[in-house]
Amino acid sequence: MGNADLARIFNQVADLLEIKGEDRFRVNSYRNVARTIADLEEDACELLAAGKLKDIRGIGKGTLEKITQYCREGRIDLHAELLASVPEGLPALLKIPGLGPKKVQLMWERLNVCCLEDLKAAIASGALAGLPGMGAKSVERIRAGIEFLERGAGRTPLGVAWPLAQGLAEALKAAAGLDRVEIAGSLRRGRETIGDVDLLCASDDGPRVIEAFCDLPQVTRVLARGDTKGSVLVRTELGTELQVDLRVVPPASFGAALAYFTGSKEHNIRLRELALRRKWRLNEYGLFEGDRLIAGQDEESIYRALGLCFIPPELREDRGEIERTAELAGLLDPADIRGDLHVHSTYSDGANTIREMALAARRRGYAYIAICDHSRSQVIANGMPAERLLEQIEEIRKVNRTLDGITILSGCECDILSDGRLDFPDEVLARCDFVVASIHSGLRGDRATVTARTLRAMQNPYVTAIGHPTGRKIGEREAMDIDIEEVIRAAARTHTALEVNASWQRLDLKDTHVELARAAGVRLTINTDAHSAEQLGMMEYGVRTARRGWAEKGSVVNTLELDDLKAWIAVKRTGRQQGGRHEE
DNA sequence: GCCGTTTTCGGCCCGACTGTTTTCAGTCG
Repeated sequence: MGNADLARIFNQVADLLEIKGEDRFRVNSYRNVARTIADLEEDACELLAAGKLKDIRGIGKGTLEKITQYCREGRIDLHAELLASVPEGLPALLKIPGLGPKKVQLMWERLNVCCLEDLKAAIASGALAGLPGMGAKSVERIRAGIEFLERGAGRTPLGVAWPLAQGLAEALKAAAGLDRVEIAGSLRRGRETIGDVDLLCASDDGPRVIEAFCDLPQVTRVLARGDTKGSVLVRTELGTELQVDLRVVPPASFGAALAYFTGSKEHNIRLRELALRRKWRLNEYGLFEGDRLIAGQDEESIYRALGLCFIPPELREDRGEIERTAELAGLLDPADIRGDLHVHSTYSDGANTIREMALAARRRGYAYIAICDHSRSQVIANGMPAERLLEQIEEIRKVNRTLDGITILSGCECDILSDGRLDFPDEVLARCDFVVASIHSGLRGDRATVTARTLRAMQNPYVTAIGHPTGRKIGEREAMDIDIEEVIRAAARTHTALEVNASWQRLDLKDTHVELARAAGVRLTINTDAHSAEQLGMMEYGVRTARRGWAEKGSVVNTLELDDLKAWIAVKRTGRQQGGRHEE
């Protein structure tokens, strides 16, 4: 039950209708419904009960009836009928590159292919090659597609794909003598994982650029090679394969192409609709009135011509950005970050000393850094007993005296114990400038337990922030079953910041939770949780995640200058002294 | 199925590449 389940059902309806050869606009409409429901912040059935669901764009009369049935009976007739008329394993075949609804339908009708195993058998027996429109190359492409999927080539984390794409862009620039190669697609939008990499460059000699691209040493296989478009596979540091597409466009069209290939697809459709209303046409070559180019050299000119201000790539998800452009002015900028408030040193499991971390932070232009090493319970991470934390505070004081241009704050990452108590006593926490409280154990506890643990920790006056609040590790483990809305309300009440952990394995809070927190007036702290000086560079992933959640400079505490940051931290501590008004 | 400043019907985003097609359909992004 719930939005995720409902979205899954509508997606499956779309898949099944597509295989049955239904009108593609009707199919699209169901996909749109699925996406809209998956993005909802509130439970669809609660919205329905409150009469608010019908006002949401993309949800019409028919869908409303289906959702009503779902909320009442837990099922949808259309979905059940479709499942009964089409083999269950068929929609999964659509995931295979090179296979679309038409071919899947053909295989089902002519060869009774109902699942992946049937398809493999049909390839092996040569039956597949006997179908009309199915030559040797098509069969080989499908076979390779199955292999690709089975190698586990799923989505690639942002922090793996971004440096890889930058490396490719630089290599292509050098190999083809180009001034500009841009990363587009979901990678430019800063999504936490990406399916493939899209690169874009401007040149009047497409074939030559595509040739240079396909010949890059990183390329392990060429999938397609045209005059303006090439598609290759490269190997990632995780050992997986990643598809990289390159498009070459004329310089006059560069902005239009960048917008087009940055997406999202849904955002682009909204832009095209705006163009159509003015009887214009928008494609990857520009914005046109008849044959006359109105805009296209840069993205800004296109947004301006459509009556919009520039929408940053991170927000191009059709989650209201077209209508909410007035809110864009205060959006957090990477340059706003003044420090990193959660990094580790050799006092626990970090690779670099306090001094080395501070110097690296200074090189990044920061004004401050908070050393937050693990507390005693994190034995596996060389967690510190209280005495060692006090020694560390002394050392930080000494190092601070020897350094100009950066201030080191004494912090700790204090474990939240199983009952919500903290791993250091209050009198020790009081000696710290900044306290991140995190859950590292019992992550599979039930919703009530993990939520209560977090809430209890927030009530402590010395807890400045909650670290990685949901505990997820992307592609590795699910988030805790925690009531994030309750955590957000408590954070607002107790003057506690919530962390956006910038490590690409975490990115937690995630974008939609950032938006909830911002709306509730909760302050965020974007920290790298760096375990080495090099990892301070992960800050950009956290900033982009926060931007995807509409975070403004004013809602992020580590954009404050040091004195203002100290004053902000003091509010919670002194509030308690003045009568415990933060106590529950 | 959804939607409306060309409105309650008739549209719905648009182009590149591939393969098997002899003029285009299917797939993809």
